[in-house]
Amino acid sequence: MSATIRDVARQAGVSIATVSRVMREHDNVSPGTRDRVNAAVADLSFTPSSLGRSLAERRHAANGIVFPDLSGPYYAEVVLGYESVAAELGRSVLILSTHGRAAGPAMVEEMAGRCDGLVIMGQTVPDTVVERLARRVPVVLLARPQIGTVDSVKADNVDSAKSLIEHVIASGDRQIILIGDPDLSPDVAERWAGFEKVAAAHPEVHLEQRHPGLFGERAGTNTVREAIRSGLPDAFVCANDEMALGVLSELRAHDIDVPGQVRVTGWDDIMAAKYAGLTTVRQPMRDLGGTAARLLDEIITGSRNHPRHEVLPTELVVRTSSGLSRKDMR
Amino acid sequence: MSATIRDVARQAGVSIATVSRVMREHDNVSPGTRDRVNAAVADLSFTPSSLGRSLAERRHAANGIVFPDLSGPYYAEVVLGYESVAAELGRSVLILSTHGRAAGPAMVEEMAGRCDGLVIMGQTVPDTVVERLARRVPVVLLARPQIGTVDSVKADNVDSAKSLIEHVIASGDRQIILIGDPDLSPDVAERWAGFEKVAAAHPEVHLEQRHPGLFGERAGTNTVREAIRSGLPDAFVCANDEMALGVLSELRAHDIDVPGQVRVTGWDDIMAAKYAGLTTVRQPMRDLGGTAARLLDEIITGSRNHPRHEVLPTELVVRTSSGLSRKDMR
DNA sequence: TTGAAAGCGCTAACAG
DNA sequence: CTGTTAGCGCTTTCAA
Repeated sequence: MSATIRDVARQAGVSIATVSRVMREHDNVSPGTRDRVNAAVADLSFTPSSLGRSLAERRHAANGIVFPDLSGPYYAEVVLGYESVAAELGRSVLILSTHGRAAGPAMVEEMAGRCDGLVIMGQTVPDTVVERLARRVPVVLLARPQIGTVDSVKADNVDSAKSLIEHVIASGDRQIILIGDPDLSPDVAERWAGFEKVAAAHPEVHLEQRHPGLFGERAGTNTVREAIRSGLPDAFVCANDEMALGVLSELRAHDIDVPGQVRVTGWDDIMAAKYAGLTTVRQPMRDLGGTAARLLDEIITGSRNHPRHEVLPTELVVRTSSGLSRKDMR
Repeated sequence: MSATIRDVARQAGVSIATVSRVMREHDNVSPGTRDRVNAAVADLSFTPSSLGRSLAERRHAANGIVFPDLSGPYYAEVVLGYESVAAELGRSVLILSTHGRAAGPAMVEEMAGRCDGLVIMGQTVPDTVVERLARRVPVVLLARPQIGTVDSVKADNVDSAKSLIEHVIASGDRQIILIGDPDLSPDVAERWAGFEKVAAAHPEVHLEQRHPGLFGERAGTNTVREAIRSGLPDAFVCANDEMALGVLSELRAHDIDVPGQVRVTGWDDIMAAKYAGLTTVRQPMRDLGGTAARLLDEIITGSRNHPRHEVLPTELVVRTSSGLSRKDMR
């Protein structure tokens, strides 16, 4: 067992209150006493128990982030952006992936008890749970629509959705398949809405939604297989890059030329997008996490008391050639 | 302030011990009492303080993972694999990126005080710090050479390094540039050693190391620029996929054909590798994290007391065509 | 400048 | 089956 404040006090011949003062760097301690305490601290290699300290101070000096699933670069980047800023602000970082588990809400509640505030990402828990949590601790919503006056951060979906679909339409595409499930992601719902709005002004354009129920490469490959039977569209517009990559890879497997026969777009601009020559919308993933961390800190420290809702800009990235090879897509 | 165990006890007309029993699901509580307590719990929406509980139980029910830097898919995948298993084992997960900060060791020590054990990845802190930490709490080393009897998990580097270099040599390459800094990563050091061993049996082959000092795409592009001046090799063998992608992209920018004029290989098999047609070595990134989580849990729960050192297999992935487009590599 | 003492919220003997 | 009580390790008045 490691040394406690009492061991140090005994060895230095002072009271625990004095040891506490020295550890907290209160200046009302005489230099001589301070030195003796520090010597004892070093000798016993004493580290204050964060548990004891937190209990007495009634704060954790930690905060958490909850995200739905861990697969794919998008969540990873966001979480890492969050960690980076939170660590800078001197707070430990707890992470939790609900992963569609039924126990998700319970796990989040548990986590809420371990930190001074938390960031809730996307569709991890129902609104009712968010509301309950927000009553207990400061909460920031990330990539999720506003709930009451809870702070939120998100990337712009609508403007870029419009730019993207306008680009696709301007390229001459009329039959367009949208791949992605709006029910599983508020971001996707907004993007689809942006598309529909633009399409409404183009009667010759037809958008058709496909909801594969997942967001990985497989969602793309599956959809292409179906489309090959029912008839290829002019373009596959995907809710994220991974699906788009799946689409590309399946099209290649069938010797269908991109963008000659059909166009493909993604969303996020993950690293692979560049190498696949994928047209997409760049999201500031790191910044999303970092901004959430900062907003949360502001609430926790009380440096701000009116709610904020940040919308970070996105950018259409048009790439003209596909870099996919048709072989060796294992 | 939220309700405490005393509030519940008062409202239910019982002692705090009884409330504790109900919460812990001890069965020596009469049904009637249990119901009254549960009613009070619900009424006050009482959640036991994890702090109080941890202090009394002398355990955190949390463990941590430390990694060097967050950039790139490799660390992200490992961390996520770790989270997944740790959560399954009912432990909260703390993450910390030392990020080359001078305060790194102090931050890790701080974190050690918040959890029941931790995983230390790669070159995050010096050996002396690891030894001190290991004396305080259970530790598992991840992708880092053994230190004393501390548990460790790593991917096989040597065997795959041999397969890879043999593949390159068999393809006819003689002048080979290795890109990556062995001092910054134990994994890289092992891979380079594996290469050298094989090369020793091939006097006609010449390996030349380049240490760019970082591990991102830029490391690759920079090295190619230098090599173009000093003379192109037959192959660039890179310590990870990101560097290799940087190499590919810079070669393309100079209209140098891959693999016609020069061959490029990576390591890790990140998602982009497939779409860039990159030959590489697949590492079980998720599994590395997951295995570390399991080993750590075994030590913490005391279900094992002799040290273990796991080496997970890797796999050479040969891809024959590059999918890189020469345009639009923004 | 220092110490005594009362918590922070909970668990776990030990008694009854 | 239930209550009393003594901690877990620290911070922080309040006195001295």
